[in-house]
Amino acid sequence: MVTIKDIAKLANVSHTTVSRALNNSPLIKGPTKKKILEIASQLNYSPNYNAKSLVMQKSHTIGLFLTSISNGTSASFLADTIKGVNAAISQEYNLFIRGIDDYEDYSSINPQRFDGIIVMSQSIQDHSFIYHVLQKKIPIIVLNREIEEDYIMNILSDDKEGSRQAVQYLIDCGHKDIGIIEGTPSFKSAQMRKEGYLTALIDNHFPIQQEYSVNGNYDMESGYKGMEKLLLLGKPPTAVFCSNDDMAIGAMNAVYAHGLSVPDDISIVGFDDSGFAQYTTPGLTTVKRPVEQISYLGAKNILSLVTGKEVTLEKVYVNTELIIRKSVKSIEKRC
Amino acid sequence: MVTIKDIAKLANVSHTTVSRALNNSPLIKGPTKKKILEIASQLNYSPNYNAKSLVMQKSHTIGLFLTSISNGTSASFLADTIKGVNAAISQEYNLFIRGIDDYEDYSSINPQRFDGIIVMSQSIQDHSFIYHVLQKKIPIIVLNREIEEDYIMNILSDDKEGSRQAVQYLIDCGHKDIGIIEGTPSFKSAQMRKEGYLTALIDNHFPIQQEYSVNGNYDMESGYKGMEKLLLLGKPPTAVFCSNDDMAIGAMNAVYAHGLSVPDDISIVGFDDSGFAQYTTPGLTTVKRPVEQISYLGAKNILSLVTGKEVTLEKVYVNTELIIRKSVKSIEKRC
DNA sequence: TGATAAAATGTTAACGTTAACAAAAAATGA
DNA sequence: TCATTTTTTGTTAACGTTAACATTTTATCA
Repeated sequence: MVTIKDIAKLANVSHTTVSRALNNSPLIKGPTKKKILEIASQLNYSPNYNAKSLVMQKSHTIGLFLTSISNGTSASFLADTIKGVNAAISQEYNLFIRGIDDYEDYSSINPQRFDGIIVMSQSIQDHSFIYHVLQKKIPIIVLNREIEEDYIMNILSDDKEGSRQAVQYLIDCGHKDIGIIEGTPSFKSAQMRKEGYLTALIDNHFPIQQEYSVNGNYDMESGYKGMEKLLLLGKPPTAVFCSNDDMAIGAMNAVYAHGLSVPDDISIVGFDDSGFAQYTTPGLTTVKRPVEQISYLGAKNILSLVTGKEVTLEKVYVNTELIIRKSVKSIEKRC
Repeated sequence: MVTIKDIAKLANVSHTTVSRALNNSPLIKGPTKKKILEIASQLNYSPNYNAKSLVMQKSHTIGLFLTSISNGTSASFLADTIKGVNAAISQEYNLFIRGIDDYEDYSSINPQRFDGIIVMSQSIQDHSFIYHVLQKKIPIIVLNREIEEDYIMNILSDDKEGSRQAVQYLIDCGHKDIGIIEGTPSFKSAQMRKEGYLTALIDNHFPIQQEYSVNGNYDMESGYKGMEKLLLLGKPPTAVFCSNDDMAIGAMNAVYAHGLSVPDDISIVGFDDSGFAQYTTPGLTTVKRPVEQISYLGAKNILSLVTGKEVTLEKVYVNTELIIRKSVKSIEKRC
């Protein structure tokens, strides 16, 4: 491999001068710089980032950590996250992706290895990880899940408001008996969406019926089972808010399996607007959550943090959007 | 940060001895080693991989490159790939993920930065990248797409055989007019699946009708449009083989939009068995492609290659599996 | 023109680790 | 017991880069 010393020899300068030219330092003469750059490109020089990192005490690596890669994270969520981050991270940074649950201890998470860390957090259990990162003084940004600490940058969608809007929409459509299939209990998002659901009911002075809330864990099967439970009720709800699209699809299938129809017998709304929501039959009305945008913003911001640019924002809520398709029946004309 | 020299001082030995203890070299006395290890863990020592990499000329990084992260790669494919690789890569390696199309030039892809590279290849255009890696003498393994060079390790699913089986199944069900919606033309997988389709027809001495082949690019919308084109034909096919599940879902929706039914009017099979294939209505009959398994195998093998273990295999075909659900109607009783 | 300031380049050390070689300590054997 | 071998430890250099400081060259101005 060609090093700056090789270039130095050919250019008849010291290796420091080469270093300066390559990093376009201001204290170098134009012609010298030009000559060095030319030789470098001729030799196809590429810097050794290990050496650079060693001396500069920087890793040139951004870590993207998800709660889990393999458990409970939907494909579209993972893909959107990576797409968003990938688009924002410039080529001179390594992008390192792992699940927090891949680690038994966090000893290898330190400033030497990571210039900055993005946590796409889906569970309150991530807290010990976040705390560790904080303690090691690695710049961090937490996405997707609200955290109390106001000195940590935090970007998330307003899930509570999003689900409130969705349930309000059901109410506007004339529904009075509205069920919910909840997400993985330990995930903050599941709690927020439940709160939005409750808020809408309370706002409209609707009674809260315990048996209309059933558990789920964000996967399709739990949606199927949740809906079955609701259908077996003496008086099933006429509309069900599912805490994500995957469960909504499972729920739709449960409805069909019971010989009923969506939306004629049961109306359904989902949450996420994952890629296939528009291709279900009928098209799924859902709350669009801007995962990719959140990830993109997060990556941009961690880069600013890492490069020492002043970043002011501390908590950013990205708006959700209600996407109306065909899975909700209008009982009254209002919606 | 604590270094081996700090440990050395406390243990009253030289830093080399510490290095040896930490890397459990055989030429160190038991008690000495034990003492050093104790101090190290007490101080919460964690090695500086930049220094290590610099002196050992190793990067401790495995690169996972996909044809593209943002264009034409489905969410489930991306997610499965990452899951498989992530599960196999041990904690002491960095996992670096990027799209080949994120690079304008490959100068930063060199042995200093990558101990080994996994290419999850979806397009023949990846060849220049593969060639570059080869030229730099970085251990490489190519997944998912067949390559001619027999000295490159290559793991892939037998798409041609998989699609042949799928189409044969349609034929067994009594279908005679069978259409295909093709995948992105430049992707080898699209070609192989087309070949499987043709092989099945030829095996059964069916005529090949040009107008039954329509283009697509693996996304849902192209599946929708492709099906529309087929439906507008004077005599539409009774069954359509879609080159992936996403397009199959688009196609199903096109059928519904025309007031027809799946599978009563048109039978559909997909390819991939992506997560939601079982939750479409009706459930999608499809060819299961073991993306996660391929990725896992690939990662295991690149690790063996990198650590110098002898690896014999050169080309591995992983079997696909026909998953029969409800999207195909049996015209005859044979299936 | 020559002293002085400014700009450009060079020298040397440092980052934290491993490796080659050197030295010391321990074990062996006559 | 002491020479010899073997085992264990230490010393020094190296990896490729940047940074602090030193030196040389160039520009400025009286």
